Amino acid sequence: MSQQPTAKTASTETSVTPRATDYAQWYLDVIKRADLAEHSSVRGCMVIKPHGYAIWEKMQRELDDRFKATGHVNAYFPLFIPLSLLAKEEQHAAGFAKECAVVTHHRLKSIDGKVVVDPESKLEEPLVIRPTSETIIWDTYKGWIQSYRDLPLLINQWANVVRWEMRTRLFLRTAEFLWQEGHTAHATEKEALEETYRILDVYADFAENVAAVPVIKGHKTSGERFAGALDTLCIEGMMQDGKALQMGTSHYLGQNFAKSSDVMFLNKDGQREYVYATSWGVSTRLVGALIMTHSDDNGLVLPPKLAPIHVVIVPIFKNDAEKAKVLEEAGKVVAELKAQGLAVKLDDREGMMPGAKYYEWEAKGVPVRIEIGPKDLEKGSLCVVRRFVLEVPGETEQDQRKRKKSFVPRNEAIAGIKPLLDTMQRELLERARAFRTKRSAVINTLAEFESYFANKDAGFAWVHWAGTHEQEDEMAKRFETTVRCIPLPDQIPAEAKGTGTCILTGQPSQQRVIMARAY
RNA sequence: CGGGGCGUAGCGCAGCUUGGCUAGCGCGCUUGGUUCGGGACCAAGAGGUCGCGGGUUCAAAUCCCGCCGCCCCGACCA
Repeated sequence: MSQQPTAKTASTETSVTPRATDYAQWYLDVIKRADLAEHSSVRGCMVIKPHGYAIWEKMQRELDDRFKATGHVNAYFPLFIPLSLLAKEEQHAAGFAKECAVVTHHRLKSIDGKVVVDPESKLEEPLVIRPTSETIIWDTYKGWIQSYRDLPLLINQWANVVRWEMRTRLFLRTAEFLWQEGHTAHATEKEALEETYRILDVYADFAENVAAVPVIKGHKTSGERFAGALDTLCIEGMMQDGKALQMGTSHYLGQNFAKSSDVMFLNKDGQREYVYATSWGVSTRLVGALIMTHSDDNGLVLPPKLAPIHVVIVPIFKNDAEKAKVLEEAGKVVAELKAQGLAVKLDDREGMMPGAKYYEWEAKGVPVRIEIGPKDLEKGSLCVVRRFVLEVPGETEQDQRKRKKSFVPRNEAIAGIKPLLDTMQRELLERARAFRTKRSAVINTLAEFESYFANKDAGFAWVHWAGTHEQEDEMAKRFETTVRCIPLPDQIPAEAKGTGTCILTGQPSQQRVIMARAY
């Protein structure tokens, strides 16, 4: 689907830089044209605009329902973490030390008409703005857990966190971001491990069946593991440029935090034991994943299940008489679609050409557009236009545009919207899967590896790996690639199964891992 | 923190090299009219501490010094 850029320059209001020209610029253009977010005046922080936030709200709803269905409840913990608390778990503190915002004062003062920090108001103990909440939560759990009857404790919170990143990108990495973080306590290692995997499945289910983004479930290597965790599980997606994106993580924390916060419980045998913990999260980064998986050179493409608006209706008329009739019919169509539980928008703005409206709603990713004009009233039909169709090789832009559009008898059209949305939802996942398959390769030697990643069409390399942390760094330096994950056994395609030898060291390897460039 | 770039109307920019009329252009915005099945047109308008602070000069968006902010590339990361 390589659309021609219009004669107008990219990054004006009216066009998007084609992906083939500059993928990074395309990404920014899509966000701008779809009106999802913008840079704020605060370094590294973004403003999520209503349309972008609406997508996040849909994600929240879907995820929250799944968390509740697996027995979790929501709560809220403070934004501030006393420095001494953060420092309790050594590895954890070390992992986040370089990216913490710290509050040191609690008052401002006006001096010579200038507002400054009052030096008199220095805090006795600095407060760290949470980069994640393990420490404050485990400090709190200490008071909640006494016996095995208090377990498991299954709590989630929706919150913002701050990580003072050096380089930021809208949605993918910002200094402040929104996320959910689950923190659970269990009586046994087995239960905690089960929880870690259960949540991973929830994430994968959400990614594939709601966001229509195929993911691979796996373990992180020790180098990429969450600071303080014994094991980090993740879901990894592939973006349209072949790069990997970590879309969610689920950590098995063992007894690390229980020990550092001294959280013990009395088991059935009357013995005191440290509890076992998990934590897990997904963030607004998912919006970035959505953009980079489905969208095209016309702007945003959304899976219907996450589209804030399912159907936009554009009325067409030449004079007041036509306008009255068309709007009357449009009103009826809106009502009938809403009665089906669909989110419908009637775009009755005046003084705007219909074509301009089409482009705008396409850029915003609305899955279906219905055009209603005098001719439709005559024929008793509706013009139904899909946001995308699956590509046919060699097809011209004109032909594809025709294929997106159909004229359908009115009632049939209205009844057909839901099935159409289901079809589109399914097609997006299929298309993304096919893309990932095309851009994945089983690779056996370093030479092969090198030539694979020298190619622009590189993606996921399935390789045997038995290297150390340092050797991973070496691969990163040479090829800009990292081990994205050590896939779970059932995630490995047939052609990549089996044992072998490490592509770097030649040492025996039990299974293949995924190496790729990553965001 | 290192390298690069940029700050002029809501957005995108020109002007700066070589100081000089009232600081311009495109988009957007407002009003009126004609349009309306893939990005309309005409006319009339509104909108500016030229990032901030000093300095040089008769005169600074333009030259000099200092500061601030943002973006891009690298080291850190969801």
